[in-house]
Amino acid sequence: MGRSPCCSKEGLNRGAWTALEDKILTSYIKVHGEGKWRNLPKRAGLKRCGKSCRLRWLNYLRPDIKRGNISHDEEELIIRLHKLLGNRWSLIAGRLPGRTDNEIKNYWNTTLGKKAKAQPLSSQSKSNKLKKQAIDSDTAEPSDSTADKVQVIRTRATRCTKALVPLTHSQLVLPTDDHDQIYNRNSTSTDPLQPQVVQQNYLVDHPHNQDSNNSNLGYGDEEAQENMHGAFYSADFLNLSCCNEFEGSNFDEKMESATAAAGYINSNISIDQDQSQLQNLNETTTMDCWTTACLEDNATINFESLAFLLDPEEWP
DNA sequence: AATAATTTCAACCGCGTTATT
DNA sequence: CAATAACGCGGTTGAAATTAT
Repeated sequence: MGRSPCCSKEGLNRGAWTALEDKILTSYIKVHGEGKWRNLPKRAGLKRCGKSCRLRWLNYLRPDIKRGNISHDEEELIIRLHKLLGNRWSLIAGRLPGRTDNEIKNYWNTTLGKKAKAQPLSSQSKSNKLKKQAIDSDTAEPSDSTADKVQVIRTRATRCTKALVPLTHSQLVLPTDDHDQIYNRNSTSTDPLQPQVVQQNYLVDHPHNQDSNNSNLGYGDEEAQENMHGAFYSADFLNLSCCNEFEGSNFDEKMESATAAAGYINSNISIDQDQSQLQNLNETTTMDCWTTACLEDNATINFESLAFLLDPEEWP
């Protein structure tokens, strides 16, 4: 009853790939495209299992791949992302064009992990250190005083095959004191609580471009509100970004930074999970839905804890 | 120069999740 | 609904390269 092996191991090559194998694989994929890995070796005439072919292509043969010479900026970014995400190498790699999860993982294990441990806060600006101190005091765990205690946000790695259109700005109601209403002024859906599921290439207006006077934040601090707006919108936004539809979109720098920062929160969550959460919701707010869907177990989201990532200076 | 120890990184492996039948 | 296929992820391994003795 167990899971069947991905391919028969008998008579297959293992270990390092030869130049000829690389050539065969590359030309096959150039003609037929990626995917169908299980059948690929047979069709291409390779004595490798599909998994091995996939790995070779993704980590080595893809034309857009950068290899070696990881820049200082990239290092900084990896360290920050690792603080935020932990060992979610594919998510981290997703923000470093041309880098693979395997390369980043290796680089971390051999180089950056040690560096990060040795100089945990060395590169942070004073203001961000202050922000971070405030954050740490808010989210402090009763642990040792090392810099490793920054809360890691873990999402579920799932395949994204369709996108849930985020509510537009005027449809959003951030948490209110009584948690009693969700309005949806511009909705085309008959039921304001029903998510609108569309195909991947469906474009929606980004809330950034819309009027911003309708939110009802329960937060006094203006900066926190602003950061939260950015983070929240961007978190929605990145749901689509994870489907590769928004890469390279033309937003201003700050918004991109916010997008990048907040996107990590849920860039890889299952849209269907969201959908079911939304369908089941009763008196919870939209925000509750997103955060519930985004986080596992007992983790709680604190958008302000991402504020330091919203500073454009902090992102290359 | 020889050998041991350490580092690097490509590749493998097992497992979780979604898609398909 | 269950079983299976397919995909993708993160942890681990081990050969090759490099450095230390």
